[in-house]
Amino acid sequence: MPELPEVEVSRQGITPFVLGESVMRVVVRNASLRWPVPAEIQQLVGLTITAVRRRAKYLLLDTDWGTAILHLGMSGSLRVLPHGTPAGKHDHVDIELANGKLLRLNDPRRFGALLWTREPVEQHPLLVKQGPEPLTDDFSGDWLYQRSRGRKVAVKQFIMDNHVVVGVGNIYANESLFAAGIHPQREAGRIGLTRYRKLAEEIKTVLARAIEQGGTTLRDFTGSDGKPGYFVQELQVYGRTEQPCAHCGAPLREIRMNGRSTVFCQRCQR
DNA sequence: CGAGGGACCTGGTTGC
DNA sequence: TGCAACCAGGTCCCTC
Repeated sequence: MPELPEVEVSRQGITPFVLGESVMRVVVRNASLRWPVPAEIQQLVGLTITAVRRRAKYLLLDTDWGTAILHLGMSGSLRVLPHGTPAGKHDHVDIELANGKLLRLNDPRRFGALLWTREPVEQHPLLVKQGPEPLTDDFSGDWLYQRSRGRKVAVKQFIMDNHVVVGVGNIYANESLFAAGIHPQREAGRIGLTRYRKLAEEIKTVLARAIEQGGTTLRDFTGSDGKPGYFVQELQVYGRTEQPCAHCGAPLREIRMNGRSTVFCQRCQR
């Protein structure tokens, strides 16, 4: 499910229920996620959650003793539910809180992760090499331009590389390239500064708008309150193969890049 | 170092 | 109706 907007929507959704609460119990029904959920996750018990942060597509639950690192993979989602709510299939972990709520991780494909670290979380191997956050001033067209010199990869793969910028997954890569009028197969190293400035702006705009709309629900993504995201109604290219381009009316084309479906307008994107 | 592809999983949809 | 093939929002890790 989740690209950056969906993770941010999840973060915002769980924060009121989780922030400042102490953990009563951690129930791990199935530890075999992308990496095994470590036994040390039980160190959460008795600790108070002092912050709920997001870095890239990782959610971070901070305490005074360590940080839980949560990733939703392709199919993960979080719900806030009352204690005692019966667990269904793929409900792998519950974090039970003192306020009578529990934070439940459901993840059919189990590409997600739940880890525990006592190091400063920014230094964790999974986070240390991540690129800038797209919605901050650390990320700009100048940065894209500079990082792309000499790179032969297609621009779509380039902006989906988490070392370049985090949080741009397949949907929003397609959308922001359309908005910027850039062909997804264009060589990253052959795009000029002006066009990269436009692309960076469109990435920011698309992601921010998707967060406002509660993310994109394609199949089963819901926020932590169970509501779907409405950005799907604003998608211009993703999932609209053969439908007319919103700008010129030509049918949108779909190709496969790196195994990912890529939709674009042959006329508007160069 | 960069590029490319396989690997990890389940479930829904499509097509014979 | 049954079953196989393919597809899906991510990203690590291995080769060349």
